[in-house]
Amino acid sequence: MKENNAITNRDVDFAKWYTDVVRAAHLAEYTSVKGCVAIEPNGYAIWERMQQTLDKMFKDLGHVNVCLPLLIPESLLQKEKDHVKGFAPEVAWVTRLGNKDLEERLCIRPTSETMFCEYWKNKLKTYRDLPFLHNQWVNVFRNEKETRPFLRSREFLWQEGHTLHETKEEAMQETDRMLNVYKTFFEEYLAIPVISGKKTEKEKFAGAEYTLTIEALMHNGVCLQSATSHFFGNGFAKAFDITYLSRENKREYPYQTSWGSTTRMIAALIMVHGDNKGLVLPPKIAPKQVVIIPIGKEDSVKEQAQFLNERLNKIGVMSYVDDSEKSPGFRFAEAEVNGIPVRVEIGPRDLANNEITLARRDKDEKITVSIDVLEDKVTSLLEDIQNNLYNQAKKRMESMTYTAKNMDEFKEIIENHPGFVKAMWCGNQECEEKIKEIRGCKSRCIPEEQEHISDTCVCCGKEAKHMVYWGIQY
RNA sequence: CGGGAAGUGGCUCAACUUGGUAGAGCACUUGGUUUGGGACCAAGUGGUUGCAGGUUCAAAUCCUGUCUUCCCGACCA
Repeated sequence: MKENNAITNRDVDFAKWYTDVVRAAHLAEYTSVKGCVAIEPNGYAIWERMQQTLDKMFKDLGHVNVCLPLLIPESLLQKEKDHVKGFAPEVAWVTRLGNKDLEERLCIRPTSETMFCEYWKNKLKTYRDLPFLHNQWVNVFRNEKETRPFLRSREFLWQEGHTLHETKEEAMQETDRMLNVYKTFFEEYLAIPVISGKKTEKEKFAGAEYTLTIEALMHNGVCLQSATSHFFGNGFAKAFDITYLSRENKREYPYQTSWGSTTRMIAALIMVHGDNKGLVLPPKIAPKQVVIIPIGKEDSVKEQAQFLNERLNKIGVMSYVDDSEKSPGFRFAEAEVNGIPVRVEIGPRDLANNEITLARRDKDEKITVSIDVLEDKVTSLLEDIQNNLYNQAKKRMESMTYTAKNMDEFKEIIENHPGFVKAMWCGNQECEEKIKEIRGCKSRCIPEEQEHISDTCVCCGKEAKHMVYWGIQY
């Protein structure tokens, strides 16, 4: 077998394999600006599928889309002091417009809490206005030091939801329900199992009262913070002096949340499902679900391929015909590197028998079926692939989840076969710092469903407060 | 941002040590023959060596700076 765009073996060099897949599947190209990639049609199509799906989920819950400015004045960013402390080191500043130096510099948004606060301040009058359920699909910029396409870029695309509520309870519920939207999206559409829970004080979002997170496990045992949902209390409202008149005709501060997911989800797709042949896409998120490849140059075969395509399109399957001049082997390989879930092959031999050959991307399996059952077979195959990818990933995540009762066990796991480590924690930040010395291992989250692993903190041996998931993260 | 490595047609690399203004394979184009796992033959197109400066009669080659990429740390979605 000859390979043109050779992909490094995943088990030999995971990092190189990752960037090889990004390039070979034409998801993104580097540009001359550090940390800013050109997202190519294949990559952007995946992002659009993610957008369509999530956007519908948000709107079904009553959220509406808006678009706020890219530039934020320094004074606005500085109003909430934890927030500015968290973000100031990584923002880019505009200090000059045209040939005029600015009196006040403007930062390129790293996130938009502050802009939403300014926007809301004048808009909110009465409790009758609440809740505000806003979302925006935009790009943001953060000056990351080490950059990698999709995984960590300086400019990235995301959605940021920002909401404002009358009561604390309602805002907390919102924080919860949006995390569940992400969880559902990951498990049902991306076929990526996740763990969820609360971030520790040390790991929470700058300015938040608490942060909820979903965490996924990559094929190499490294964790990925995949989406977060924050509860702000009324800290920002106070800092920005956002008030409304309550039912009792009193001035009150509303309660706020925000939640976000980014193009990093594309990185998760690659690193959870991808293999040595390239990308593997779950059918529910694949922009192209089925490729039909006619073999030979007989017109009857080509016509049949077009007809099959029409039949699939008619039942809502996103299929296309690849009748380029390339050899069949080339077209098979290309469909594989691009992660197309199902491939339909049709040649003179098939046509003579009134048959087609079906190949699935997630397994090395080819079957030959009657042309008459095309719709049924493709539909069930897509469903089966979606389930198989999820189950496969779930099994892997479970097999890579360990428990540790003391630091020796903890070290042994992280150093030899990384994954999620469940361990008890006293709640003290010093222990988090100490654990971080083991290959940069951090707390991932405190899950809602607590298990009792031991009575004492894995690190200091004092009384344990929580069971925490730990791991090496991207 | 610290430590290390690397930048030569779209890709992988050669020429650099010992300066004399670039070469191969793949890709691409055209014609022909092919088509059930990355086809074959033939003829072509494409670079002045990441960028800027310096040394020199002469720089891909030596020197300085800078940008980008990769690896290891610190930071983060």
